[in-house]
Amino acid sequence: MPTVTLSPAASEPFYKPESYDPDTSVGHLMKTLLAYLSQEIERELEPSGLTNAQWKPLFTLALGRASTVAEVARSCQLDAGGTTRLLDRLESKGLCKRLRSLDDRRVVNVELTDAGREAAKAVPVALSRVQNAHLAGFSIEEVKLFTSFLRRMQDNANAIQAQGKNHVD
Amino acid sequence: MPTVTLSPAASEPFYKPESYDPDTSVGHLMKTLLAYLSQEIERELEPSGLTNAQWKPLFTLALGRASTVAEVARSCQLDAGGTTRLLDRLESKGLCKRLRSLDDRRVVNVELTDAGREAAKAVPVALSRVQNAHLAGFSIEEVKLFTSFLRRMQDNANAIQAQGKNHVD
DNA sequence: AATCATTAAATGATTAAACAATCATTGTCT
DNA sequence: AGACAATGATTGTTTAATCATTTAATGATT
Repeated sequence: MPTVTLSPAASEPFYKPESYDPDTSVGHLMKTLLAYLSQEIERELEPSGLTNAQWKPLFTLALGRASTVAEVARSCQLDAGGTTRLLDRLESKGLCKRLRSLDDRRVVNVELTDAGREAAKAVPVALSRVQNAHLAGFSIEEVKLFTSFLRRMQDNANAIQAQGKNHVD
Repeated sequence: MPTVTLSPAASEPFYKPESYDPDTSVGHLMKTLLAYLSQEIERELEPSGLTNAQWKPLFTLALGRASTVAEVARSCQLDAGGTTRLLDRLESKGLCKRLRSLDDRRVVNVELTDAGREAAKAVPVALSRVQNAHLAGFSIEEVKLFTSFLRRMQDNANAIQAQGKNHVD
């Protein structure tokens, strides 16, 4: 078969079932790496009382990118139910409070407390520090190249998703 | 403590707290990417009744890289307690069985059933297919370069870990 | 106005990861 | 042999993600 189709990995598949070793795959590498990253992030954020799952909702609220439960869920790509319970924990730590909206009484507005805003300040510091530390020895060009690889994989993922649900335009 | 230490990211930090945007960081990219990957893997493995958390223990058993609960835990980098419960679920699906060892009665040997061995066959096929699909458009050299970036970050992570617990040789 | 679909939030259930504590067994040391 | 540490497996608890269901409120349609 000669000609060039642009189907996924048509050229030459990188991984082959016969010789597949989970421990050397990019998936495995990313997974263990993310475990290390979240461990370190949690260590850095411990003084603020934030876990790795909590910093993003909190930071999103601090940036003003979300102000309701549904917006937090969307911008953090979380389940609505999970978001409710996550906000329960943030609220019980005194980092945020929820107020039923008067305009639309289905909506619950979420606001940071002073303590919440204080905790949010630590987030970008911790995230920058941890990720920079894990990129030690990388040139800026290498980080950019690395990032572009990740983006290309994301684009492929989106294409696969779109194709998966054989959408009828 | 004077001169040039090889501290992480001594040269020039890539991320800066003032301008930090979570959504563009390598951590975030890897996290969402992994979510896509595991979603697709789970889709592919659905006929085998395996979840994304279950294929590795099962495949490790199939490869003979583990034959006891503790070995599964170690080779999958899992918590011992979590491993017990994960094997509970595999066993209730009829994919493995556990037998108290006679040599060392603390040990529980884990064996795959016929159904388990059958399910294991699907694993490398699914993992290769999904990862290759997400690497569509990558040349082999690019995948290798990408992998080397991940390995370098891993090495940094290990160094950070070792330094974190200020170990007394 | 009554009906219906949609949206927002919360709740319940399952799977999972991480941590501590427990218990039985084994190995070591004196 | 007896005390003690180490190991293997399990269980309990908390946090979390995902899915389904429920309830209330809103918007649109007839």
